[in-house]
Amino acid sequence: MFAVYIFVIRTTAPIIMGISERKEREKIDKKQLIRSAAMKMFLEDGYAKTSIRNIADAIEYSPGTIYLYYKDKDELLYEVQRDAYGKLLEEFKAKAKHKDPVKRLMQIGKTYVAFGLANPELYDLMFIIRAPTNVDEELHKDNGGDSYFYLLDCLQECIEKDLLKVTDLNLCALQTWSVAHGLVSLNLRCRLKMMVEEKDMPKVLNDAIESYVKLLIK
Amino acid sequence: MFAVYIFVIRTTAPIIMGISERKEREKIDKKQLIRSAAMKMFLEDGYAKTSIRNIADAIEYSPGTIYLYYKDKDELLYEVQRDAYGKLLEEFKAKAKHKDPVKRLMQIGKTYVAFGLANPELYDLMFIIRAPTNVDEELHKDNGGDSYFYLLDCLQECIEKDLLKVTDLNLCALQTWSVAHGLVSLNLRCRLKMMVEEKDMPKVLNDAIESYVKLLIK
DNA sequence: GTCATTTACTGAACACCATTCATTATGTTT
DNA sequence: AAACATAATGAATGGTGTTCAGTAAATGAC
Repeated sequence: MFAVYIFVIRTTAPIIMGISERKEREKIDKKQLIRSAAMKMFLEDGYAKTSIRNIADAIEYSPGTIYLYYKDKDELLYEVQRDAYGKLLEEFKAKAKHKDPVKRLMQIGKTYVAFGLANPELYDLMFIIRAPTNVDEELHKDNGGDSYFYLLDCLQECIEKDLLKVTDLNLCALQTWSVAHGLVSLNLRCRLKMMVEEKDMPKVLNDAIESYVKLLIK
Repeated sequence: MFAVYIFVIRTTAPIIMGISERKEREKIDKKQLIRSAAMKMFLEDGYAKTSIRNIADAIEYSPGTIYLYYKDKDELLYEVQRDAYGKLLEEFKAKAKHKDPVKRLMQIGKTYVAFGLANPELYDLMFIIRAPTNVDEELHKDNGGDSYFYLLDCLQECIEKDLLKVTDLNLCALQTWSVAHGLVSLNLRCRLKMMVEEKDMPKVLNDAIESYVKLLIK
């Protein structure tokens, strides 16, 4: 009985597996197709103005098909967000790699703010937009953690070498992220228009984060 | 000709003015009725989930009526926001009135963060939500300025008395607001769940803003 | 090679939404 | 009392997210 079972697997498995593997790949491809079309349209027109129908039209499938790959519009957003978090981490790895942790901290801050200014719609998607359906959203717990750990590592090194005026790692990370996020998100919501002219925005925000990091270091 | 004109005004004016004044008052009353119903429902169910129909139902008018008083859902949001900004200023006036400008600055920061924690939906309405229709929104230019000036006044006094490590008033105000807004808005978007437990949130955020103000002072 | 089964997809249907506008009802003026 | 102005209606328009019975194609078993 056992031997027969093995026999069956050995003869049919290669054919079955080859096809099911291809199908698996095609499924992933289609998920990516949907996700990249969605990302493109979210960035161009904003999340709210992008409908499932629009996305379906763009990839030339029916609306129903999207629901075969994503539970709802929210889940699609979350997976698009995950892609976006990767981009920020890439940016950090590319532009914040100074050996001196304090200088790296400064680079991280400036890179973050510049990223938010350069990709407003993307930033919105990542940190500001709330999916209407699931108000609870436990999902963000691990999402985007990698880029946060990049900051955390840097700060830890700073603190270990006793270069900062703050010694509590978590408090320091929270505070630093808050300054950067605050600057970017207040700008994105046009709350700085009353104080800063549009053309001066990059310089002003850059100065603000620079000033903050300088406050932080001994 | 001129005299006759005056005569006409003098006889008819009182009657006309009395009625039109009452009508004016009724109009304002109805606007307020709509606005306060909208505010209540925005806070209870969130902006996105509150429909014009729901609001109309709640005040027992037809949906069309709301459009006689507000151009669209966005305009209603803006006017509700204006009401909300007033609340924050009230909070400042009540809880941040220490004579010592540095201590007052600390009070302002803590009050702001506590306000955001205590009124998450209201805070959302004021600073985070974007009205879907008008992406441009020049409107925020003067909206909510009063509470910002409260901070600005305090910082100016601090700087004049040379109590801070930063001397640029606008930069300092921007930075301070950003820390506070960053803390509140990251929390509201569940981005701190990975680092801080829900029950510790008030203390952690309070510590973070306190630590920041301490960095700022000489 | 044929037939049953699984799989992928469709698109109409459902229950909402914001907004508009011809129509009706009410109050005011002459 | 008739003419007018104002306030309110609610059905209609054109959208939305989501579901699901039905279809067509690919696959597996014989």
